[in-house]
Amino acid sequence: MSSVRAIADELGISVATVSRALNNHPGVSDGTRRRVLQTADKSGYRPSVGRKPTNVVGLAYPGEPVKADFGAFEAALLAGVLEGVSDRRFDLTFVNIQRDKHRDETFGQFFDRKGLRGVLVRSLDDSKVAEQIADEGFPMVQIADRSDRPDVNYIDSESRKTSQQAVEHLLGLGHRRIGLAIHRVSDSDHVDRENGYRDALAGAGIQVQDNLIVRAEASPEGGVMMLLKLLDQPEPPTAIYFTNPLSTVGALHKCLQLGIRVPKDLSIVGFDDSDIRFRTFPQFTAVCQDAKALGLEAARWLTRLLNNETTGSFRETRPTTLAVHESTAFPPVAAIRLEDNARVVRVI
Amino acid sequence: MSSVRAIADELGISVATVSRALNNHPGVSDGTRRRVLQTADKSGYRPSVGRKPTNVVGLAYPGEPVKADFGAFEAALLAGVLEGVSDRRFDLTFVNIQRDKHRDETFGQFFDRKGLRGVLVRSLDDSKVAEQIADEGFPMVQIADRSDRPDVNYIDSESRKTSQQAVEHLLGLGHRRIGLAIHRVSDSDHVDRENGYRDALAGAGIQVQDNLIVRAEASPEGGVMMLLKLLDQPEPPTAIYFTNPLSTVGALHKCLQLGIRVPKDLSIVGFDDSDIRFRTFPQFTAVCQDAKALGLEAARWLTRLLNNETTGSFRETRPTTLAVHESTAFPPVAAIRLEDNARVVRVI
DNA sequence: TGCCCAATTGTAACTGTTCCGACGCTCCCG
DNA sequence: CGGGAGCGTCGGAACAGTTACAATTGGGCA
Repeated sequence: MSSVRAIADELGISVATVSRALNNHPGVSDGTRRRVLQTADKSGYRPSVGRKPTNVVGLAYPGEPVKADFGAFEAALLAGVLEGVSDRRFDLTFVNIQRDKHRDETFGQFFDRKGLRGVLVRSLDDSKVAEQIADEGFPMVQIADRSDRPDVNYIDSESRKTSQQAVEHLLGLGHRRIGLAIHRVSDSDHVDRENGYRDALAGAGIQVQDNLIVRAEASPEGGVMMLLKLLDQPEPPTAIYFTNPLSTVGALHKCLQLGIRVPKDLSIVGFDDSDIRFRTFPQFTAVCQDAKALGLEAARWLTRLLNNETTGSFRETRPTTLAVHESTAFPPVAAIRLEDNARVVRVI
Repeated sequence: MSSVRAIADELGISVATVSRALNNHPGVSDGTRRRVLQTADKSGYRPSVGRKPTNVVGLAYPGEPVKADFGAFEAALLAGVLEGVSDRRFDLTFVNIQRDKHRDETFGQFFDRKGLRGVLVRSLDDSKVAEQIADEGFPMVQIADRSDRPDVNYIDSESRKTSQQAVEHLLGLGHRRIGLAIHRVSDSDHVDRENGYRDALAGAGIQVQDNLIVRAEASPEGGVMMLLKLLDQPEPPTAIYFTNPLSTVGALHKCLQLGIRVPKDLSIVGFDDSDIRFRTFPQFTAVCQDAKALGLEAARWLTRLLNNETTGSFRETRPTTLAVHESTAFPPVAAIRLEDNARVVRVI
């Protein structure tokens, strides 16, 4: 449709200037650049180098320039994405929006400049990047988070129901005082998990006690802190639901150190993205999310869309599953309590 | 220098056919395609779309179409690579050689077609892909493996000396029967670790016993199998060196299950790529490799090379370190032995 | 032999980029 | 006050590569 020559004609300038403006090259005045970018946006300009269509999709982490902390969840997600794009013979490029995107550029222009036909967005914060990309009509799928906006394609996990099941599993074993150890950041996933916990208690007619809900960062250290805080109470819980894999591992580790026997003294339900639950002692009962499937399905749908094999919008919520292992059992006759975060005592 | 038109003139064909041949498009006879690719190779043809230089480097896993098993090591490596390419404002693209490379294409032609200026090669098998790429003079760095060939740039870890230290650490504690549990595949890393083990024993005047060296795959299950095999012997070892993180975790887990107290009954030295040694009980003494640094330095050097900030070759061998934690202690008075892979008995 | 069809190739138009020169503006100094 | 020097900005033209469509070729078959 539109080309650099069309834009040049419309603005009465040369193609060279248009090209320079479009590629963030120096030697173009701010006003000219802005005019070019606006006209390009308005006329729906899409660069087609020669006319070659590239089969590349981008993976964007809007929040941070570089995703330094590549944990098990990100790794599994990426493995899925790589497999998913590979099906339709697409390649994957990491893009760094913060580093490379020009202020006056639209997201579409930015991705086009990078030669990307679509983009997978992994939002880690509250930035509205996914929404903005969707607003522009650029092919996109948001991974592992949902959105109210109808134009945002996304895939994520639904952990509310399974969290409810997990707590019901504890209730069924006879537990009545059940702690919740949850991530401090309230993304939709963690809100789900807290709601599931509340659903289960409400269903059993048990009042939620605020002092049995503790929050810390999602790390082994956070898990230790939450464990200690819960067990330091006059009436400690006999079971705890940790909503994050790393905090579960930290807590289990601390129990071994302190001589707290899991599940004899304390039942623990954790959360798992991959196969960490098999790597601990004891192997822990967990709400399991299939991170790889999230990446896989998102990448598959996006590449199908780009191949015109599908149309419309994509909004998938994958179920999680409850895997019962060795860390949950009947409540102890005497609950475990910690004095001064160290000495283990038993209370009736 | 060379262009599609030059190639077309030389072969007496049209530029359209040259372009089609160069891009793996259908509708070109095999003979013509081969002639075009050969002429392109001979004349040193490099595509320059428009004339735009792209700042993209590739990450290639030659062995498998898709790297499905994205463990902690790969994840840390990738985190380093992403950070490294970001310094010089490069992007990273995953490329799939097996899937996309045409038989008659050279590696350079293939990477050029993908718009890559350099490539990081993560060899997982014995394929000579890295050597072939280097032979063609395409900018490359091999990650986490070495090479005898002077034209292959590489970065890897040296674990022989630290493995020797680790075994000497056990010898210093008084251990005399020390087992080696090692990966079945003999890449240079694992050869290093076995040699370090042998060096230490030789230094202490202890004869290496073949039955104390066992091999299995690098997985938790492999670790369990190797543990059981070593402890099933009439004269079992009092300490074991596991040369892989996953097998270490599997073995430690099995010890907890069987009631073997580490380090009281059995000392274990493991291997760590990341921070797994802090996530087990007990935290284990380990030979530690900085996977992230491997990716980081490789990416940094390659992007500096592409920016003409450096020349020559790159061959870096990073040291590993011995981190002493809780899994090693004096040998027990009575060594642990397993009967029928299950019952724990003690032998004098 | 003549015809049809598919495979292969060529022509020409098109897209986007960059080299090099031109233009105009400011500033400094004779 | 006037004339370069220098700088920022832009245009013309040449060039790179791709593809739609036309043209050619050659084989199979009536």
